[in-house]
Amino acid sequence: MAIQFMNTNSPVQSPSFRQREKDGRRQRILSAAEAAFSAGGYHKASLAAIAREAGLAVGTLYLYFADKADLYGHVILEKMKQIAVRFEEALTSSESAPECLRAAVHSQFAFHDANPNFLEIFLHQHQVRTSPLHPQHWEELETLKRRILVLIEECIVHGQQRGEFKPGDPRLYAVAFLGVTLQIIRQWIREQSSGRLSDSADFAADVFLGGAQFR
Amino acid sequence: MAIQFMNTNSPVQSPSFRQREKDGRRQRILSAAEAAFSAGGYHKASLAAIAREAGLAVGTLYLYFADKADLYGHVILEKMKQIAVRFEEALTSSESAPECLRAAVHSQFAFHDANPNFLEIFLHQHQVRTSPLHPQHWEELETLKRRILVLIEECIVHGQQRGEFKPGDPRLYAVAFLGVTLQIIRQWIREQSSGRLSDSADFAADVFLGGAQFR
Amino acid sequence: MAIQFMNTNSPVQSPSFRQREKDGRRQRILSAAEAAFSAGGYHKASLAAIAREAGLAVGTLYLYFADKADLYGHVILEKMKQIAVRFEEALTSSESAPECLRAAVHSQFAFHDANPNFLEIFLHQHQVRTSPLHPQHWEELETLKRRILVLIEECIVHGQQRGEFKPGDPRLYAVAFLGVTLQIIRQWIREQSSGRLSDSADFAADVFLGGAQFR
Amino acid sequence: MAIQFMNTNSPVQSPSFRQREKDGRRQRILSAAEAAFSAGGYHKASLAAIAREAGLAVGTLYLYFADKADLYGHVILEKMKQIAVRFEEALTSSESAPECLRAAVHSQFAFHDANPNFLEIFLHQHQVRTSPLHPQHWEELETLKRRILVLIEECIVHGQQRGEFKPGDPRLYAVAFLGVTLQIIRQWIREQSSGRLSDSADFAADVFLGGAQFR
DNA sequence: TATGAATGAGAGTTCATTCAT
DNA sequence: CATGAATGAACTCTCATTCAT
Repeated sequence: MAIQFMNTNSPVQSPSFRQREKDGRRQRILSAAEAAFSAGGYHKASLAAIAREAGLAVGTLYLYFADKADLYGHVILEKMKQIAVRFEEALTSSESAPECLRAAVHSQFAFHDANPNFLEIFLHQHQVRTSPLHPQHWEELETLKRRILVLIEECIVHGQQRGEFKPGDPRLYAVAFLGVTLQIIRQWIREQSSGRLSDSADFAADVFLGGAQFR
Repeated sequence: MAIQFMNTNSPVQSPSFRQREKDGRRQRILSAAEAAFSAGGYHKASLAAIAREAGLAVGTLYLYFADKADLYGHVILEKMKQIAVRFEEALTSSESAPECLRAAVHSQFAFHDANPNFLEIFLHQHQVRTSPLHPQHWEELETLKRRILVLIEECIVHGQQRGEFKPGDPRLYAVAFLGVTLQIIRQWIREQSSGRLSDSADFAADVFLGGAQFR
Repeated sequence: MAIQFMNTNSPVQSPSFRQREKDGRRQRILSAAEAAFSAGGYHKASLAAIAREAGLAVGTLYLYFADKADLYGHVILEKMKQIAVRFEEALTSSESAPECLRAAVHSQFAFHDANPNFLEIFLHQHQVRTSPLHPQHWEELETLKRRILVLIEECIVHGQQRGEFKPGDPRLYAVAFLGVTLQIIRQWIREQSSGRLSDSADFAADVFLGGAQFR
Repeated sequence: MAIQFMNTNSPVQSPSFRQREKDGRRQRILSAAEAAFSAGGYHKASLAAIAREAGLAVGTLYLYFADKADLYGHVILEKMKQIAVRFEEALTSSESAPECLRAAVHSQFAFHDANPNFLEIFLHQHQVRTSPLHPQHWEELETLKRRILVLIEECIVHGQQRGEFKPGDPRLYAVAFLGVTLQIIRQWIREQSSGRLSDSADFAADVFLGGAQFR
């Protein structure tokens, strides 16, 4: 009875314990991979180093991810999904479209401050042709990026309807918005700013919202 | 006499012929490398493939470039110098600062239309930490990019002095300008536009110059 | 029960089995390397050939040795340590110094008979300036050779104190002793003697002990 | 007339001049090769470096020597012939056999002092199986070395007949003589002696002639 | 005769992936 | 489920040799 009890009980506890352990390992791998990919790019990062960093054996990585590209894809997608969620939240956070965009920049920059390892990967993945991603991951990533673009676009349309923005192709404005924020991130890295990226958020928002030319 | 004249002349021609042949080979290597680096990124491009593409033996590459990174550096720098020159020309082409910026976008986009293979490399090199470039090449590239940024900045200051641009940190505006144009390039690639990038130049200029928000 | 016993026992055996297997592989590599280095010298020996000879893949070599020079260093050092031990044993095997030297020659020659592949490498490593060895291996090898020289020296001093040897710089006598034995080895190889090197041991000892000139 | 004079004269001068120029080039190549082979061994020495050192083009080397191994062979053989000649001179320089041997050591050591670049090559070539030499060069070298050995042997026989040396296999004594001198050279290099090798000549001769053991 | 650019085979080394334990 | 030793293809780079000039 006791044995049976333990036996039957352990499968009850076991899955959740096992599951938690498994999730923990998975997260450890993803974190280690993020750090490695960030530090030296996709090709310089070796699975041996990632496994070592994660405290696991190389072979174990293959129990959680199909191959190196798959792991890379998951590193990118999991963070990009979070970014997309934050965009969605920020861009619906206010009735005022300019405020939404400002909130979006703040949210994005705060995310990068909290995930510095992901920053380099984030910038890299804006390349187009030469991605190591598997096609399906690439599709998914593109979908995410399209979704973000559409969200910004909708915000801009909303602003135009409210008379907050000038008329003009909202898609172009959305692209410009992303370009400005990305480039300010790059410039921030280049200048080795010791401060937080968040501190530049209002500048980015102001520059986009203000434009350069007098009207 | 005539024969002697030709004989004495032929050594005069010979060096220039040799030189032209040598330059031709060098260019063939650079072109092949550009295509290879563009198609698959630095790491996927193999020297064997580049040599094959250039119609030369692998060892020959090493007569012209010290190693793979050196070749990569030259591919980038030779084009980036051209881009910098074009920027300089465009940004001093008119008294009107907005017109200068517009001209700069046109010039840059026209360059990319003429050098489609370089486009992907151009986008890649905006990454920051993980470059295969040799330190001295990296320095030189950074100097070039700083120079371009300063040129744009000066143009914006000029425009502010002429009352064409609003006041504000010209560095930020310059960064924003680069960000907008870069992102429009990326979007153009992503949409596989069959047209020319130049066709988007005015959009890019308009978006930057116009800003989004009503004033 | 028996089966269970074996099952529980097998994990106990397994590590030692693994260890033996690993040691076996390491030895196979060292043997194959010894043969290859011996046959064609350091540079002509290719890791591909060594791996093939050892029945392993090339990459496997790098699990046991850092690089080619490291492998070469271990091949030399492992045998040289054995030779040094034999010297030490022989040179303290008797009260009579001449008998000790004679025993040392016998021991060394017997070692070479048992390790014919190492003979060429042994002769090669007496070169001085141009060694492919890593600095630390080179240091270790020099230390070993110095130790052997000192052992011989001490034996000669001992013999001089016992009145068995003439007075004179013991270091010089030790160098001469090594020179005579080495050269007899070379001559033996050159003459392709089908017999054993050991058969020449007494000649070598006699020549050194006897000297040439009448007194 | 003047032109004819020069024309007819130049063929007269030319062959000897050409010949001298040619000999000079050949010597320059041999010297450069000797330095290069000495500094890094056969494999580390590159023909490009040798040509550069000699102030000639790589292709030119092939006008004077068939290939790298051939050049190496000539470097060795030309010096070894000189050494053999010196041995012959020294070993017939006196009626006293011990004096002849002493003179031989002095002559050989003086040669090495005058040709320091050759020293490392000289030591290397005592290897047996793994020589890059072409078979015919190897044969020639072996013949030279045999001849030297025979010369020493004859000197020893002569000394035995004169009662200067003990009886015993003269071949063995000759081998021992070479071994002692070689090993003293090695030891001298190892100790980085700043003095001249010649200064050790009498030690070498004494050790060989004196032997170690009392009689 | 002298040149040196071009060649390309071959080297050492790395590392994503597999699979027996 | 986890391990990590073994794999071997693929890479960059070197250099002896050739040959058109």
